[in-house]
Amino acid sequence: MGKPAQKVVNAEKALMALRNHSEAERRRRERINGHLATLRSLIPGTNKMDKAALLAEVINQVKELRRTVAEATDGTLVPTDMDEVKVEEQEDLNDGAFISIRASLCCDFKHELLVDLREAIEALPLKTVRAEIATLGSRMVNIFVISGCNEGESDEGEEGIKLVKSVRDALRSVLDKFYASEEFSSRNTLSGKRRRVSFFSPTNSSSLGDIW
Amino acid sequence: MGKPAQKVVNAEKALMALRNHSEAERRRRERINGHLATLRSLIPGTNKMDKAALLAEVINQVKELRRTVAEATDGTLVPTDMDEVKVEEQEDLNDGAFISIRASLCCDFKHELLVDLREAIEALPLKTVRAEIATLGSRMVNIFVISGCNEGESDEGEEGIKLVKSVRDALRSVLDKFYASEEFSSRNTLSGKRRRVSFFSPTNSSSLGDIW
DNA sequence: GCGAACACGTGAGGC
DNA sequence: TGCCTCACGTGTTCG
Repeated sequence: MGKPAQKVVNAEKALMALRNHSEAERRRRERINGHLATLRSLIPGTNKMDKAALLAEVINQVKELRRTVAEATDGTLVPTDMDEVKVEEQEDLNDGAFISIRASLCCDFKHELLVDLREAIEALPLKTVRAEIATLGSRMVNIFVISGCNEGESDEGEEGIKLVKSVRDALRSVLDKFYASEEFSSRNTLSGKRRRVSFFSPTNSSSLGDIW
Repeated sequence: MGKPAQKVVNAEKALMALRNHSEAERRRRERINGHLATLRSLIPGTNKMDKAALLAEVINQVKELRRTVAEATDGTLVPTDMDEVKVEEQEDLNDGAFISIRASLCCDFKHELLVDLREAIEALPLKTVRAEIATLGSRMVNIFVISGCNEGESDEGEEGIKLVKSVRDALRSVLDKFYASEEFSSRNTLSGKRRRVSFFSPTNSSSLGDIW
């Protein structure tokens, strides 16, 4: 151990550290309580509730709002709580020469994911005929209708099946990359209830141009 | 002060009190953290956020859901954030003999308030022709169409005006009673933004029978 | 070793 | 008085 003077310096440092600590903790509390205050102001009737009751009310609000949205948007394009990749070949009106594929991806709404998704779609040797995106809370669902000319390498739907598969793989790899970066936080195992949803109906969701 | 033995007893009591205290505090923490956990499970993508970030996300969710609801329910009956009593005489198709009144009450959704409201309406010397209630979050809006025969005591719309006034007073007293019991928690002074709402349009809101 | 985030126990104040 | 909620400072752990 050092000289007495050194001891004093050490003691001062220790005190400073303690001060920093308690101040940081104070700031942390302020952040949290600030958010709680915001929630209070956001939800009427919670003015004189304690923290626990407030949070309970918040939970109710979120659930209730989701129910309301689910009812109100019934019959429109709405993302569900479950991740999903769906790719299927479209019934094609004019036979043979072109194939058309409808692909949908439902997942968390993240900007990076959107970027990756666009890249993946553009990398495909196909033309995007229609693209639609709808978000709800932190979730999103993307629908693509993409088509390409059937180059007749093989008869029947052989070519179509291969394309469907490649599109599906592309979407899945986008999703997988995202979850790899997110450490895959056990979404699919829990998340009990699913919402009824009708995918293929006229929508009032935002156009792609607004977001991309 | 008492004998030494008494001192020991007091010390034991104090220790017990302290124990109780810390245990109660522990339970309180558990309640709060439990609610935070359910919020985490409710909102995807918040798994590895700290408390403050989680709450921030919750706030966003609530705002976002409300926006969504506001868009989706456009043109339907939706309660606003502002308390309101509106009573007006209806244009009456068949002249004279009957008067028809449309009354609406927008306020917090409370069961007791609903009971009082029904009593108030039933106490009126009028017949309820139509009643409709819509809730959103913790808010509700009630619409009544009530009518009575014009007993011809005075000419012109004199009678109608008196009836409108009595209905308005009835609704207001219901609201006042409620806020008196709630200590009037400064709702009307703040609550900045109002939502656009169209009151008089076809609705898909729940029928009265479901709640009354 | 620091900064950040958390749980903990304790003192203060409100019915 | 006893019970409850809250804010505070502290000990601890993790990156």
